[in-house]
Amino acid sequence: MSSNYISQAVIKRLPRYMRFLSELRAEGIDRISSKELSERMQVTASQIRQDLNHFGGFGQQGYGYNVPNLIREIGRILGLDQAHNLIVIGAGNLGRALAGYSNFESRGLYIRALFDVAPEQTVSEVRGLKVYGMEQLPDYLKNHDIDIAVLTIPKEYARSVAKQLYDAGVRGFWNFAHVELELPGDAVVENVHLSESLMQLTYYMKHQEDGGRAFDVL
Amino acid sequence: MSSNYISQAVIKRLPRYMRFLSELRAEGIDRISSKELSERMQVTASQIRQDLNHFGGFGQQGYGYNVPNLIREIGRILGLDQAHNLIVIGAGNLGRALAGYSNFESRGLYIRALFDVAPEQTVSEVRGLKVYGMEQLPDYLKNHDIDIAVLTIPKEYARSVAKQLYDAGVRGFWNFAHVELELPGDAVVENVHLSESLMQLTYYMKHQEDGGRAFDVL
DNA sequence: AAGAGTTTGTGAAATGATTGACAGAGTTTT
DNA sequence: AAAACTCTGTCAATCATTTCACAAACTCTT
Repeated sequence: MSSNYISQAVIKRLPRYMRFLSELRAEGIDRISSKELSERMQVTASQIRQDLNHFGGFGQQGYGYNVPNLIREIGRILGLDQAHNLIVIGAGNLGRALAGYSNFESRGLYIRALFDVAPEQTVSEVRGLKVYGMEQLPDYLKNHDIDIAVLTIPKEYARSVAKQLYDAGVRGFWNFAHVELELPGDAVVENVHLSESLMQLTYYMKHQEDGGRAFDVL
Repeated sequence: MSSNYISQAVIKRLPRYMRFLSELRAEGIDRISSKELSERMQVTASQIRQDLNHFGGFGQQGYGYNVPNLIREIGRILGLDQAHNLIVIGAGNLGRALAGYSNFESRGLYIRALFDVAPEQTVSEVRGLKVYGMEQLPDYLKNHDIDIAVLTIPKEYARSVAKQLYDAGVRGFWNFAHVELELPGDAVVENVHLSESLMQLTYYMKHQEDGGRAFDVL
């Protein structure tokens, strides 16, 4: 892999660091050592240092890490320093739940609108956001610069809608449909298969004794 | 690790096998080789064989795997052969979305009721399921045998509610609150931190060129 | 300003996961 | 029923990730 390749294992952990660091900041703590953080996060201190070091040294010997600075740096790595415009396709309960997430905006993630095949059957506004009909999508995409589409639609429609969005310039897909999207290589797709996560839970419930414990899936 | 320990990497893949195999069955295909399946799933054939072999040989040389049989076996491994009773805590959009998932029942996962601090503010029934007030939870748990609680409540309440559920005998927790639950060792917790998954997406959008492509997070 | 105490950054070692390769078991064809 | 073919199960090799260990850099105390 190229010299600046960062493994997925590391990337998965960055948002979690972000969450714990934000909590620390909220508590007014602005300095932390890898050891203290490791105790809070239930990981090894070594892993934290190794992870952060992939991006350059953000810490200082004898001192530790500066919390606000580290939040800023990880945010930059995750691409949260630039704003993202999102639309939600599918204004069912899940789509509305995601549209209602209040903490996205503080990360530069702006949900701009929702679309649904039957907008009149849903509430016409969600937290001040308009719910448009699907037929208005092409026009909307022409007039707005949308980065990311959140797909909360049945799997039957997911592929064709994704294709349509891709052709209109959308490159990021947060996909909640139970199907693999098939898009050109410059599209970035993050699949969230909720029912698969529930099955992991049932596995560990059945095999509780043989080592199961809590973990993160996302 | 003990001789029958199965790594999390393998467990994570089982539900995905389940999904593809169910699709095959729906297509009327009842026999498949690891090679064919690997092409559909975009993984190596070797990995499929290795994975399945952890649980004993379900295939046959010169033939491949029998689809319905494999579905049954993986279902058994995942604990889907026994029924699970779930309740949803938090009847907001997310809770209602999960309660509305129609394909859970075919896997033996039965959502039995929802609970909310302000049940009168939500619809009183979701897909025929009652929405109770939180004060009715202790009584409900006494009279029903609930395995799994789905937590779709604000992080401030998640820990104390989880504790309450644990004390009433619930051992499985599907946690959508942005907080780590702290429960005794025999509880099984599966965390779903949606916003962390979205941040992975923004990372790969920013670093698209250096190797990014689609993947599953759950 | 020196000494005692921290804590990072980092190479090396250990552990874990994936892929490759092929013998042997079974299937299909003729 | 033999020969040609297919495909699994599995061992070994490769590749990836995590942990260990410690010198060097900095902080804090006196």
